[in-house]
Parts: sequence; C-alpha cells; structure tokens
Amino acid sequence: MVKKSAATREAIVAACLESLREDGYARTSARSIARRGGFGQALIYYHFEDLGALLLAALENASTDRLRRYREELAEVATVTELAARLAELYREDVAVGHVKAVQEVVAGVSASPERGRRVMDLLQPWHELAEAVIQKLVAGTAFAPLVPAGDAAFAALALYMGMETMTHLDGDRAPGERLLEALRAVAPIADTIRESSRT
Amino acid sequence: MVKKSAATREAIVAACLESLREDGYARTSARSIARRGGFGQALIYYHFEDLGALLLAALENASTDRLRRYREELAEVATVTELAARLAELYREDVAVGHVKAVQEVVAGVSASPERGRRVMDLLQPWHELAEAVIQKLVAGTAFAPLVPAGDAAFAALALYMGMETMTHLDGDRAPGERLLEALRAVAPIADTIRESSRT
Amino acid sequence: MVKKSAATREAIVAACLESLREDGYARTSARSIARRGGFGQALIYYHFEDLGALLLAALENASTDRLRRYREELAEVATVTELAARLAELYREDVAVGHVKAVQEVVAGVSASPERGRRVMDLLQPWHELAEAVIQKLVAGTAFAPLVPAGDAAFAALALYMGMETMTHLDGDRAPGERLLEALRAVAPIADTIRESSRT
Amino acid sequence: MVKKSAATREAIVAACLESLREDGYARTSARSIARRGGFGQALIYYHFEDLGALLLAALENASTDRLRRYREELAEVATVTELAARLAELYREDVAVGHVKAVQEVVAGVSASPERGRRVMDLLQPWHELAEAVIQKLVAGTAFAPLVPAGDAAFAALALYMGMETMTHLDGDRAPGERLLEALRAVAPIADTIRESSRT
DNA sequence: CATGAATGAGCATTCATTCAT
DNA sequence: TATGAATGAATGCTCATTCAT
Repeated sequence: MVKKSAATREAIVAACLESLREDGYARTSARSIARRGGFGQALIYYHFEDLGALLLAALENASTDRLRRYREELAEVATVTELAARLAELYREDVAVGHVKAVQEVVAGVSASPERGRRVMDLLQPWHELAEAVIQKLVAGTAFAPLVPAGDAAFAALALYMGMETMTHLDGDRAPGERLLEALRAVAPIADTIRESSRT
Repeated sequence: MVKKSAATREAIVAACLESLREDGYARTSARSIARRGGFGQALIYYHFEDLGALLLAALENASTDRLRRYREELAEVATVTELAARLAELYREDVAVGHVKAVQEVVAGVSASPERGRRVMDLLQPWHELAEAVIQKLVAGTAFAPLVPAGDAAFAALALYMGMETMTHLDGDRAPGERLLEALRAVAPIADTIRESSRT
Repeated sequence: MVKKSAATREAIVAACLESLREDGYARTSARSIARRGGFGQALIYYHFEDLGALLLAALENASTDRLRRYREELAEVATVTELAARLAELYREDVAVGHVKAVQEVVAGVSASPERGRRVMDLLQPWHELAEAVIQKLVAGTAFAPLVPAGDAAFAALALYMGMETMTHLDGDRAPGERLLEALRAVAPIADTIRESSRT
Repeated sequence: MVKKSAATREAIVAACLESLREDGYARTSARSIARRGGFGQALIYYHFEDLGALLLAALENASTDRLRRYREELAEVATVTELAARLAELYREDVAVGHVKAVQEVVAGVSASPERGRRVMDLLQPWHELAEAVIQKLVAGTAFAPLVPAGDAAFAALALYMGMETMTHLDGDRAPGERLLEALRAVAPIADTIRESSRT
C-alpha cells in the first residue's frame, strides 16, 4: 500500500500548488489547501511534518518539472541567437503551466524563516548549474571567456529572471518581460557576430 | 502644532520599517509595529487608514530616501567604469541602511493584493526613469544606441537588482551580489573601450 | 455666547439622528456621528456626558417632534373612524420624516443598560398618556367603559406600534403595517356603530 | 460518533442563548459565548460559519422550542375565553424559560444586516401561520369573519407580542404585560357572547 | 468653546497545529 | 492510513473615551 500513500502525497502537493496559483501565497493555508484538495487539514500533517515542508515539496515538484524542460531545450544551444529563441519559447511555457507563479509565490513569501530560505536556495542550485553551463559554452573559445566569470553571470541570469517574475507579479503585466526577450532576440545576431570575430 | 501629528506619523513609519527589517514581512503586524514603536496599536489606525496604507507609506519613505542618493551619485556618470564604481558604493550603503531589506520585504509580501501591487509599481516608476536616463546617456552616440532599447534595459536593471535582493534574502549571503558588482567593475573598462571605438 | 453652544448641541443631535437613520444603531458610533456632522469626536464629549446621553437626547428630540403632531391630530378625535383616518396620515408622516426609524433603532439597541432602558421608558410616558386619553374618550359613555381599562389598552397600543416597527425593520417591508391600518379603517365604522348602540 | 459534533454544536448554541439571556445582545460576543460555554472562541468557528450563523441557529432553536408548546396548547382552542387562559399560561412559561428574552435580544439587535433581518422574519413565519389559524377558527362562522382579515390580525398579534417584550425589556417590568393578559381574560367571556350572538 | 491626538479594551475572525479515534 | 474535532495564539481593526492645548 505504499502506492496509495504516495498518491495521496502527490494529491496534497497538487492541491498546494493549486492554492498557491489561485489564492496566492498569503491566502494559502492548511485550510485552503485542504479545501482545494477535498480532504481534511489533518491529512497534511500526516504526510508532512508541517506546512513549510509541504510548501518546499510543492516548490521542488514545480521546479523539477520545469528544470527538465529547460535542460532539454538548452542542451544543444550553441549560439546566442538560438538561446534567445529557446528562452522565448520556454518563457511562454512558464507562463502557461502556472508552476512558475507558484514558485514565485513561495520564494517571495518563504523569506521569513532563514532555515527555509536556505533550502529554497538549494533548490535553485541546479538552475544555477544549468545557467552556468550554457553561458560557459557560449563564451568558451572567445575573447570574453576570461572576462565573464560564468558563475557570476549565471547568478545574474537567475536573479534577472526572478526579479522579472516579482515585478510581473506586482502589476500582473507580462508585457515588459516579453519586450525584454524580444530585445534579446534582436541583439542576439550581433552578439553572435562579436563572439565569432573574437574567437581565439 | 501641526508638527506633532507629522512627527508621530514619522515615528510610526520608522517603527514599521524597523519591524520589517528586524522581524521580516511575515512577522510584521500592527502589534509588532506598535511594540517596536512603544505605542498602542490603535495609534496606527488614527494616522493610517489601514495597515496596507502604512506599509505603502513606509515603502515610499524608504524608496524616496535611497532614490535621492542614487540620483546624486549617478547624475554625472559618463562611463561604465564610473557607473560600476558608484553602484558598488551605493550597494554598500543599501546594505548598511537596511531600507532596502525593508523594501524587498514589502515588495515580496505585498503581492497578494492586486491593487496594492500596482501602487508598489508606481513607486518603482522613478527608479525606472533614473535607470533609463543613465543607460541612455551611456549608449548615446555609440553604435549600440539603436540596438539597446533603454526602457527595456532599465526594466532589466531593476529586475536584476530586485532578483538579487530576493536571492540574498533567501540565504542571507551577500557575497554573490558583491562578486557580481566586482565582475561588472572588471568588465567596465573594456565596455568603455568598445563604446569609444563604436562612436558614430 | 450661549446661543452658539446650543446650536452646536443641536447639530450634534442632528448628526446623531442622521447616523441612526442612515447607518443603523449598530453602526452608529462617536466616529460615525462626528463624520456625519463634520466635527471631531471630542466635541460630543464636550456637550454630552457620554454617548448614551447623546442617544437619549436624540431620542427625546425625535419623540417630542412627533408627539406634538400626534397631539395636534388626535386632540379632537371623537370616533374610531376619525381615529383610523388620522393614524393612517400620521403613520405616513412617521415613515417620511425618518425620526421613527431612529427611535426604533435606539429602543432596540439601548436595551443593554438597565438604567438607560428606564429613561427610554420615561420618554414613552407622554405617549402612553396620549393614547390613554384618546381611548378613554372613545369608550366613555359606552358599555365598554367598565370593560376596557384604558391604561392597559394604551400600553397595548404602544406595544403594537413598536412591534410593528421592529418587524418592519427586520425585512424593510412597510406593507403589513399599511394593510393593518387599512383593515382598521374598514372596521372603524362598524366599531362606531357598536359604540353608539351601546351608549348608556 | 456522529453524535459528538452535534452535541458540541448544541452546547455552543446553549452557551449562546445563555449569554444572550444573561449578558444581553450588546454584550454577547464570541468571547462571552466561549467563556459561558467553557470552550475556546475558535470552536465556534469550527461549527458555525460566523457569529451571525450561530445567532440565527440559537434563535431558531429557541423559537422551535416555544413554537411546539404554543401549538400544543392552542391546537384545540375554540373560544376566546380558552385562548386567554392558555396565553396567560404560555406567557408565564415564556418568562420562566428565558428563551423569549434571548429571542427578543436577537430580533432587536440583529436588525443591522438586511439579509439577516430577512432570515429572522423567515423564522417568524410559522408563528404567523399559527396565529392566523387560531384567529381564523375563532371568527369562522361569525359576523366578524368578513370584517377581520385573519392574516393582518395575526401580524398584529405578533407585533403586539414583540412590542410588549421590547417594552418589558426596557424597564424590566413584567407587570404591564400581565395586566394586559388579565384584561384580555376579563373581556373574553363578553367577546365569546358577542361571537355566539353573531353566529351566521 | 473647541479640537487633534492618543489610548486601552474589546471586537470577529483565521492561523498552524494536535489529538483521539 | 486517515479524519473529524478541537485549541491557543495571533491576526487586522473599531470602540467609547480622555487629555493637553
């Protein structure tokens, strides 16, 4: 009967993500999650130590989900032009699946507890690695390689994405983010030209 | 004696910022603010319509404070090198005064209410204008001018800063941000060289 | 300057009645009265010992107002038919002036304090006397005189009126009261016939 | 163990009625009810959506209770004399059980919310029907039948009773009500005589 | 005569969580 | 494995009232 338990766990996580997406972090509570999932509040505490643990599980679930897609899409990216195209596509998905909204809600709201904040950062780690790898590949063999510390640039990329989400969240306007991706696409060919001409 | 009321208002705002900084958004309540300020909770409601109004006032206060300094420092910036230097200095101050932490707390936490989110965005507007002006000045007269839409770049700058704050907030580690500024400083001379050589 | 003080007092009472009428008893507070009157809450306490005293003053004011009209109209009533006609007219006025709604609000809400309840009853006293006089006059010289204790009947009349107001207040439907007055008008001629035929 | 929840619900309703009776409507709060019942305030919200729902439940409970007795006693009433006797008895009970005081408290106090007022009126509906049936039976077959609209008379009866309660409540003096019932008893035989002589 | 400022006590409600079954 | 019931502590907010000027 291990299966059933796991299925229930999944159901709770799903209800949590739904509440996060629909109600927002501030209105996500044991009550709201239980209501959305159609079970009693106590069930949550049977499967998770506390609400924070569930939130973290939900975050991990959503993060893993998207990370798989990002890895798929970015695995073979070799030019900025390509990268820009893939990112635009991925961003469109991010918006559509809604998981990102849930993640942003938790990241924003979880900040209270220092311990939990650190665990959220841990979840960001694979994202950092992915970003670093992509950047690495793009600058490798060019004059920029020694100038751009890929780790720091990856951090910047993550921060930029999260900041965009925060701001989008504030006024619900996705346009600025989309304009930015569009701008990236416009500059990309030039960036690639510079990359090529600076090959060492 | 018009002063007295204004002074009390200030004191409440100060207590609110203190609670935001020390307790975090999630633990900032009418009670926590009153406790920190040494007054009764009711006083808050005598001076502000509700807690959201106070939070917004606190945000505005902190934002205005820092905005003044940023304007001062960035007014005469003409090169990326200079910009990098000034930003490093300003960031050091941001950390020191603590206002930024408070701002980040509110920005992150306030997201629930759509109406309030929009008002927070309004407060970000002057920051956007400042960033846009600086970027404008730096690309003006170079080959990049037509390529980099200053408005979008300004948005990216703001998002980057906010995202950095969010992440810093998650694990309390200021190092990545500082490394990023350091990296910017390292690249700045090269950026300026490119700017010069692309003068039109 | 006694005049000004009296005028202010009147203004406060008026604001109180307005709040009672518009906001209802439960939402009538020092704040709501001050807001409606355009003065500070403290002014109330300058002119009245406490909020209860103001409420009582408002009640008295409204009561006196209407009592004058009732006395005028009922002074020369000699038949049930006439009485029914005058009551219908007076009731129409009661509804129109709105004072009655305010009175009902206070009577209903004031019940908390035993001492205040008694003072409200004192205000009802002249009404009782008026009702008793009218009834007395109508049964005098008939066979009913020894049967109908005018004092008790007057109490019943007052209670009936207040009960009607309470129920009207519950669902906001004035129709039942009006139908009742209409029924009274229909029975009145017969009542008068019986009165005449039972003259002693 | 479906019973446990229901029993607790009952206990809360009982505590609510007790507070209504002892403390009065104005002093009946989640706290006062919890204190009287010996449980935490939160328990109320586990069993009722909000305080208004509990108040309504308490009202319904008390109303149903008394309605049963009134129906029993008035079922076979055939003369005014009998009616007067039964009403006197019932009124004595009303005073003794105290539920009526609670009802009056809610009816008077609940008036603020229009929606709740309407629901209180709904609870009054069966009372109206009972009164109408009794009146109907008493005038049936007499010359008064076409003159007295039983529905309106029933409304008057309810209003009279409620008004009496309100006034009794104001000064705590039950004597006027009792005198009125006494007067009714005195007139009853004559009323029956007239009824008989006007049989059609 | 009037008022802006302040306050302590109280309000209804919701929270994350535990417990007995 | 699951759940209905229960709880203590906290939430935002409003109240009647007082006080210094």
